[in-house]
Amino acid sequence: MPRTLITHPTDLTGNGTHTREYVLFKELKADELDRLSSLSKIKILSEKQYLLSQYSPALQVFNIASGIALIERIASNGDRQVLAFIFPGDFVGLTQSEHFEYGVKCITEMQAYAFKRSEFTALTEAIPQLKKNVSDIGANVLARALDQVFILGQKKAEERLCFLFLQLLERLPGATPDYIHLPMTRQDIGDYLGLTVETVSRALAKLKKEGLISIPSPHILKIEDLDGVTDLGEVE
Amino acid sequence: MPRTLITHPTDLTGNGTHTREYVLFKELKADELDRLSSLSKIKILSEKQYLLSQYSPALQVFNIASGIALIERIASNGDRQVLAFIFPGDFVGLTQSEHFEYGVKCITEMQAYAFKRSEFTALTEAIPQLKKNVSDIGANVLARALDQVFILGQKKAEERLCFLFLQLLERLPGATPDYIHLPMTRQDIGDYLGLTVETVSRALAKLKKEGLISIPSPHILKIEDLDGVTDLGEVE
DNA sequence: CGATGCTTTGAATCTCGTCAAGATGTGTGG
DNA sequence: CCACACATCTTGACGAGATTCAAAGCATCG
Repeated sequence: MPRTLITHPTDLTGNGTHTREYVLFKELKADELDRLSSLSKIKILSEKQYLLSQYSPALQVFNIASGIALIERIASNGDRQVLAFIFPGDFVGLTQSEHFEYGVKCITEMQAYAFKRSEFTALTEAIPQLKKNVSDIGANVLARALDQVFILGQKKAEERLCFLFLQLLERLPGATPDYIHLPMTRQDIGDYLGLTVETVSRALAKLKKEGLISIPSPHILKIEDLDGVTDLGEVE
Repeated sequence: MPRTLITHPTDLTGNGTHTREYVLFKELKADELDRLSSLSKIKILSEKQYLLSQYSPALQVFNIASGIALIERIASNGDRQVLAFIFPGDFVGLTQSEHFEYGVKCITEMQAYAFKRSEFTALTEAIPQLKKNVSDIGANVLARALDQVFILGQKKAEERLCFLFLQLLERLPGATPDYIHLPMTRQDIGDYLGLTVETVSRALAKLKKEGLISIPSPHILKIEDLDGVTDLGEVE
């Protein structure tokens, strides 16, 4: 059982510049953090492993300590939609249903704090601030899902990519316009943005040709024209 | 001030077959309903009016008593995404932010109960069951948004239409496979499914030709092959 | 019954997907 | 450290699906 919980993702990354408003631990007092801590078990996973599996019983909830993952839904015909990328500090697994309707797959090695769902829910009742945080996180998740609906419904390939870049800038620890390490594959990106790998690759090439970005190596991205990228990718 | 609140949409439609699990009033006691009722003001709107406007201050929340509406988000360039259709019994307007990020536009004439957001939130704290209902509704809204992400990311025009048909069957009061009255325009459908009006029209024609549906008049839909429609439109 | 708005259909164009090949990276064992 | 194998990424040619622009058919409502 861990003695201390990491209370802020910046503690992990050493990056103090990111503002993370939707965090499980927000404004909790020391004793409340202790109670949370005492209920958590750390879980360590390597890349490509599943933190939780679609259709498995929803018995646990998780708070990501380190690493990057994605949330995916796979249909019976094999169609795969990536619903979100998740980052340190994110909270996943809370659902009203008995089983998870999605899987969470690690993109990198990962450390996460696991809570028994029942215990976590009980604690949520005992600590109003925690309950509020969970509800804020839920609202934030919804807001991002609606953004995704918007770009999938309205935008073209290049615009969708720019949308992703902006999200990464905001949420990926350590990301700056000069250097974004893309931990996910082109396939992951495609499945997130509703595109094929080939289209992702071509759209990247086009953005590069237009001088908006450069790609020193396949998983390193530099934004050359942030205003241009923002124009294409922003949701309103 | 209204004396009684309608406690279930079936009270309105006279249709007792629809199961509405995510309803604001669920399992509230008589005195709790009274308190809710005493805070509500009925609001009557005609078609094309806005129950609430994008970017306006989020001072009220609403429970739909009768009528049909849609939730839309309009970008500065005029792109419009319909985020959802809403029906009697639905609850809209609760957000964490100061302003609404979306508008709610009536498709038909509408009656809705309006609550001051502050008063509603206070009541939510006083009545745990009400708070639970609100949170269940939120979870349901998220689940539907994720379905929409999946559809927009993975499916073709005809499949998207079938997805809509199934949703209408489930949620539109009075809808049966033999007779679905489509209250929205082709434009609304297109903006919901990420398609143009023309594509909607053509996809409908194709589904008709394939014998899956028939369209006796532009706003009346009959599902001829429910299994076929289900195969195309279901989310997993 | 005529006017207006909505819906359908047609033709050209464009974007994206599919299939296929080649290039680049990554990881492994020698 | 190199060589090889496998996975990932890129690029090309082609085709399918969706959009655009334009015009014609239908509803609906005064």
